[in-house]
Amino acid sequence: MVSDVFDSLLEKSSLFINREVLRPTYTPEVLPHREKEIENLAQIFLPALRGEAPSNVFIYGKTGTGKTAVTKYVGKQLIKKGEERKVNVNFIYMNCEVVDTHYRLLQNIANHIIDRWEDRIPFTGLPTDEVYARLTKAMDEKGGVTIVVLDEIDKLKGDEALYTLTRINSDLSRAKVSLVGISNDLKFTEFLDPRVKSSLGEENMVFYPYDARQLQDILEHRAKKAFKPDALASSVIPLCAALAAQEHGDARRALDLLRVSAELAEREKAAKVTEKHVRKALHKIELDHITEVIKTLPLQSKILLLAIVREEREKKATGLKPSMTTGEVYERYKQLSKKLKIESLTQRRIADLISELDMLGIITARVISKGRYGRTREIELSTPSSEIIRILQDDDTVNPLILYGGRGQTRLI
DNA sequence: AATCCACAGGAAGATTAGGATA
DNA sequence: TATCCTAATCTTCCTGTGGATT
Repeated sequence: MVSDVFDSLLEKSSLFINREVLRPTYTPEVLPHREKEIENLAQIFLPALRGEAPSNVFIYGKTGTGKTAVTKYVGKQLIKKGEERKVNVNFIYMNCEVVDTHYRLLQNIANHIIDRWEDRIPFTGLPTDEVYARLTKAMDEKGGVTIVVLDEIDKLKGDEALYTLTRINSDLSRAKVSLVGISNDLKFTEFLDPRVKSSLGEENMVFYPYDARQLQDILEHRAKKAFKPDALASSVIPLCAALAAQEHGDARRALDLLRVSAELAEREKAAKVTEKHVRKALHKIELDHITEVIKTLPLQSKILLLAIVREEREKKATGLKPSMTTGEVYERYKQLSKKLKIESLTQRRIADLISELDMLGIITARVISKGRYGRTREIELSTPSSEIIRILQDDDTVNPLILYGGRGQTRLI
């Protein structure tokens, strides 16, 4: 019986009551240690309920300090109140890491406003000012106050987009737009067009990182909803809080850590989540992140990565330091792409891809000077090569570079 | 002190892909 | 269909440079 498999799994008493509470997408109804910020922001949004445009706001703070949660929370309440009082209030949340160009920003806002599917704006093809024209038209048809939240606003390319948005009110007759900029880069506004800067910074808010004590409160709060009583060993929450506090007081990290710890414990059929599970979870989260990144790498970067792996293995075999230069990697890369019969990129381009891999944390590449023998980057893997191979084995295009020798022989690189 | 390697990394333009419009 | 957009990717050409060697 197939269903038996699930029956036994379902029967087994779970540690969780509701694990959704621990996910980053969940907006809690109580945000401990952020009461002041909530009130502050609500105060700023208040005019929207009278049909007036609130001031633009700029919010700073590191990741996981509750910027997004607070904004979304207040936004939710605002919409609720707006419905109660029959005031036309719109609240649009957008993450600029995903929507990072002038065009796409306008396109996305417009598509939030536009209801009819056939009027939606395509992701490419139109001139940007045409998108802008359609957006203003749609907004005026709808009317009311629209609050646009631009999360991770520093990821936006070029400040033209922001300039357009800060000016949009002068092109609208019936509708009004207010902006909320969220950034974790404190220096972000320094490089901004002064006009945008003054317009966007009508109000400023700063979110400071949580300390270990506050993180503990947050975790305890959520744990009450997420877990059955006594599911956690008493040291688990303090440990999660302490580990996350080390990493700049990031609440999201703390919650992830707690959730994954519990999931591991559950899989082990442990009666309680213990410190051991937390340690394991810490490792797993890191690995999962890297796995995901490597899997979704573009083809050329995968080949490049394998070139680095291969070079490293060779160096190790000869008893040398496992670090290499751009030139060496490039030669290896050309060799591999030739084997795959794939056009190889120029060294300039590869240099950029190396920087990307560095930023993703898969390798470390720092500029060094070898004096007479030139200036280059010293490249090293920061992920075990065995992991990289394991991940890329599943990639049909590049796995001929890993498995060769044929006849099911699995010789690795 | 001067030289010069092996690149770093900026600028600008070309190419490709996807889509709109007449 | 031809012609026009834009974004993303990649190439070409370029100037700049830290420090071991001369």
